[in-house]
Amino acid sequence: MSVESVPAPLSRVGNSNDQARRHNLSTILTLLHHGGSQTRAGLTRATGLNRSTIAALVAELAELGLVYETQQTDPGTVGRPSPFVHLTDRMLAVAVNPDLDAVTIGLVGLGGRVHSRVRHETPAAPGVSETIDIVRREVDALRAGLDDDQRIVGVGLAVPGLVRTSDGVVTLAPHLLWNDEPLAEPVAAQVGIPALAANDAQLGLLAESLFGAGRGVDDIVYLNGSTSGIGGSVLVAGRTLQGARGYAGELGHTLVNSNGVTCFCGKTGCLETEVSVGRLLDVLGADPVDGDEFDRMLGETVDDAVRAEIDRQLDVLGTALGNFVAIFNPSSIILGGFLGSLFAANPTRLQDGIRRASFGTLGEQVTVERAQLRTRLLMVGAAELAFGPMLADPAGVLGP
Amino acid sequence: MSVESVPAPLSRVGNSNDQARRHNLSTILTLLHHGGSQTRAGLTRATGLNRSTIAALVAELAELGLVYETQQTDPGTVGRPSPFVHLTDRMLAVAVNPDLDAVTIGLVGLGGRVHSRVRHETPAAPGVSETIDIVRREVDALRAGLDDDQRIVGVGLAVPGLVRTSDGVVTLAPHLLWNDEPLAEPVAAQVGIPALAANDAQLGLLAESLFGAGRGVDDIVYLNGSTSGIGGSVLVAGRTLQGARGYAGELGHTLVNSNGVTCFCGKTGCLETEVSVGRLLDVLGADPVDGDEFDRMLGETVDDAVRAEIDRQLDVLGTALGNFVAIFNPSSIILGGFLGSLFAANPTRLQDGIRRASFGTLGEQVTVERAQLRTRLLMVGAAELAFGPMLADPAGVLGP
DNA sequence: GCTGATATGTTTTCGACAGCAACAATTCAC
DNA sequence: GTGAATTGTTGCTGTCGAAAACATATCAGC
Repeated sequence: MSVESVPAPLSRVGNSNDQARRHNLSTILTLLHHGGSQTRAGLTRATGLNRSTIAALVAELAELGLVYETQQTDPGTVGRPSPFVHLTDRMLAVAVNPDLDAVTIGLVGLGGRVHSRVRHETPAAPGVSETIDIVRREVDALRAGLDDDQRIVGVGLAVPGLVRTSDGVVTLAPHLLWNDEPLAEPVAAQVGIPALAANDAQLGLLAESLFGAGRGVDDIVYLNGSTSGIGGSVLVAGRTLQGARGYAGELGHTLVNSNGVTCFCGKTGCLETEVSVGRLLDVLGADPVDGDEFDRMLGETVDDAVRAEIDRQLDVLGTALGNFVAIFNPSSIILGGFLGSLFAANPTRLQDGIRRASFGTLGEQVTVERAQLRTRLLMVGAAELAFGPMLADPAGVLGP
Repeated sequence: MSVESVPAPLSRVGNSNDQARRHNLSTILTLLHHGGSQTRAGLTRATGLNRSTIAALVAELAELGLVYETQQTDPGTVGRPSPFVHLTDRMLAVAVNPDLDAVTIGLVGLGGRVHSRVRHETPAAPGVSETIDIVRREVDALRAGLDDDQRIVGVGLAVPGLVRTSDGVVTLAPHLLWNDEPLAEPVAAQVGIPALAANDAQLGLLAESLFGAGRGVDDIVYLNGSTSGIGGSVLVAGRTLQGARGYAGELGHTLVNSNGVTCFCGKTGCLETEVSVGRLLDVLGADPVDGDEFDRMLGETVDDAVRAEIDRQLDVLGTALGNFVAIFNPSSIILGGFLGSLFAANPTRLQDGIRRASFGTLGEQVTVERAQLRTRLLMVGAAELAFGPMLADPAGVLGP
């Protein structure tokens, strides 16, 4: 678990009495969402609340249509068997990810279950209004396919760029050519459901930390490599690093080489210019391919020039990660996209590089892992965003 | 205020009923400690709690000896005058800062008031047992001078090095030559009062964020320059960045120049090798001096070589801070120690450097400031550590 | 100076909720 | 089949904050 922290400078505002109820409802729903089905007795132990309290809370969640109970089939222990509490499939979130050449839209349930996923290809990078249109049409189609008791509670948008989460405005998405475009608000207006937007790397980390390689870890540095660059995000004491305006985590634009080339951002020697798919494809002499194929190409290569480039990129990546280790002291580093492939091609080289580039022995205390969720990643992350308000206050959002 | 955040992955454990009371007591005490005396009506507005609730909570704090009320002397507004609530001087903390050539010990009250401060010079860097001895003797002396109703509630230790805050063990303090030395526990045993230890830069940031240049700001990058190097700490969403084991914030050991010299930490081109007092003193041709004198020397110099070195260091510092801006998106950067002098010598040069080295327009949204607390800095910071448990649960610590 | 408006302290009542205790139900081990 | 262990169920209790009604103190306008 995490270290006892230095006291926070500002305390939260006073707690009213019934906020305790909301908090406890939220805690139980979140526990089920992130940890899967459990017995009521298990919830009692996990929360420290009284049996009777748990019973009342679970009953309220059941009334809200969020959970149902089943009899334990194979008890195996002494004592009265405790009923299992499961999440229903009635509350759903729509996940949206506009990208260079397509808008991907998914229907996701609690517990990270991706029910469906559709990829709308676009001839060029989709514009904002085009994206909104696609979402509206797709949500209409999804609604038509729902059971009577099912309900879409929110839309989450994972955007490759700087997003002001507070009002869902995309400040800058260079690859989509979006600039100060309101997104969440018009989507909400069009589909009649609350919508929230956030940076794709932040949501990717969130998904991995809940359902992937980062389960149960509170301090994570996450880097995701795509054809359009390197996005990053950091989990600090269990919370996503946001910064003053929600723009924190531009780890791809930190210095790794004073003698490097100029980045499109105007600086020199940025991580994402030194470590890139493009450079790897160049030495491979290949065209862009999908992730699994790229994995295979890197892993099976015997070409010395390719191996040299892989090692060079791993060394640079190690330098950058060493800096991040000195800054964040994470327990875990998670690498997604082509950075995962790069790592898999020669894990010890990267680990050694990180150790060399870290301050003192910090580099030895960190584990490096590859991201696990792959295609589900952004669907689960965006859904988490959409589910956020309901998880934080189930009765408030679903009740009256 | 801060941006609405992406939902946290792990929820806290269930809330019991009387935790609300503790939380509210803590909130009010913390509000007074960090914000100064206020009227009861002001507390009502600040917390959103009911008048009657505030009355009861303030009465309890008064009974614990933490606060007292006075009649408003000059009301100036309509309505029944609300009594002022002040902190008493009865609860005190001992602040300790072992450094290269001295152990500084202070007696600090709530609200950041430094009652006394003693500097015990040592012939060489003090050892752990020497430090503990000095603290024991000094606490005995301080106790003898207290009024009957006064009480020392804790000892806070600000250590220049890596500290595991959870158990107060100093993992590594290179300049003191300490290595895996238990500190907080033996101090507590010797003086019979709870003791806590933390990194000096973390506590410096804490102090500045509460009582200095960072008041009311939730996202701060703090760098402090001393003769022994550059220490850093970061305030993330109002909380000190700790990392998995409490070692986060080694900002002095991040890469700023691939062609730089080798640092004692083994890496090349670290910020603290490129930006240092030593290099400034070299071009100044001067011996080490105190802060105010150094300020004057840098500000008044007309020597081109000195100005060139100042500008070089400011440019390097700008590069580093640009990276930190991309990573943390802070609203404020605070510079202490000789970095404050350096900044004051040519503020626009550093601001321009940061803007150039930041991603997009992020560099324009950040303010750069000099630290304010000077000699009080670590006394207030260490006291905050000592007061932490009492601020978090006044009745629990002082009551039974 | 009076009067009304305004703001706030004080006291009492009330409602919500978590804890607790006693009892019932269900399983396992022998 | 009996006892131990575990957990659900039910009704009661204590605590705490909110709300309402009343009391108090100041200011503004006349």
